[in-house]
Amino acid sequence: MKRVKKKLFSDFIARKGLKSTRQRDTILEFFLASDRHMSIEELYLKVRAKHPNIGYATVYRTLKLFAEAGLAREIQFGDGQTRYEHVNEGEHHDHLVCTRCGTIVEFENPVIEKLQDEVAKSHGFLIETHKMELYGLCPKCRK
Amino acid sequence: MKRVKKKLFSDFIARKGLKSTRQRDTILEFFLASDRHMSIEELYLKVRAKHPNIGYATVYRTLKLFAEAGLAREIQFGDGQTRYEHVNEGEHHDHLVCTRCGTIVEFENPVIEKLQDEVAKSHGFLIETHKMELYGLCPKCRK
DNA sequence: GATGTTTATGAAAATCACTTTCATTACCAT
DNA sequence: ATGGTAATGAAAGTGATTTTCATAAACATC
Ligand SMILES: [Mn+2]
Ligand SMILES: [Mn+2]
Ligand SMILES: [Zn+2]
Ligand SMILES: [Zn+2]
Repeated sequence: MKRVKKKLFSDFIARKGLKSTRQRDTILEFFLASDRHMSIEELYLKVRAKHPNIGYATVYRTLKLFAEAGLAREIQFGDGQTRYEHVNEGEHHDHLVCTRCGTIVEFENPVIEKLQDEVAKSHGFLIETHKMELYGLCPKCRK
Repeated sequence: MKRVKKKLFSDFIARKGLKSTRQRDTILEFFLASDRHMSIEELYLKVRAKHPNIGYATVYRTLKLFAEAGLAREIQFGDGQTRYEHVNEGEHHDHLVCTRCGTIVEFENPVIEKLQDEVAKSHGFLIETHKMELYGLCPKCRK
């Protein structure tokens, strides 16, 4: 899986005429090894712990590249920080977010997706993307 | 309807031991008269046109109060501005957002809502709120 | 109606999370 | 090895809030 992502990125780099750099490789390594839904700051801190010379701006720019290359996606849970999650070929999911501890659970529901398309169609919209997040207490925090 | 909202707010003011002020009344008036989904800046500009002495900070703080009082809700469509929409007793809706012209259409879909509850339950979550937005081109922008 | 206490207001400063700038490095095709 | 680009990091800039603080306005109580 990591191999696939790395290939995806190096192909992207080549296709765009960009350069392969130590920093980009390092950041990709950390991104792939990380939990999902990392904020720029969080990833930057993890990277910096091992590579104090890599700057915030580079992490920021590299995450944008990952998104452009199709291996990451920007998400916004309303806490004021942009997060990046992993994208897997042909996969789509939405989120359950715990309002107490921040736990994020992913889910897929084809029936809902289909209904969303119908809603859009009934209003004459041509849907490009959508966002669905359910906020509440996770099993642990309910107790 | 406006009467109900004003009552709701004055009750809130009283209950919280806050003060009734000219500014709050004015801002509420403009909020109730406005289209839905206004950003702070937009409402501030409308208010300022007639009341040049009311400051941005007051509009900002007053909108927060409206939300706390239950007559407005903060929404975030990813354009970098916080917006406030009207809340009507016992009503819930989600949004279709045109990515080209910004048009916002509201819709309700009980079937989706029910499925969302089921998803949450199957993951042991106790849902408090949710967010569902469908982004794409509105009928006009499709042409 | 005047007064005292408390909350609200407005202008300006401070935050926050990016986003861009720019001098300096690092890539990489000769 | 070298020259031409692209990338990097530190710092400055942005834009949308969010907070601070001196002053003003409410609203109970004289
Ligand atoms: Mn989905
Ligand atoms: Mn709405
Ligand atoms: Zn939790
Ligand atoms: Zn449109």
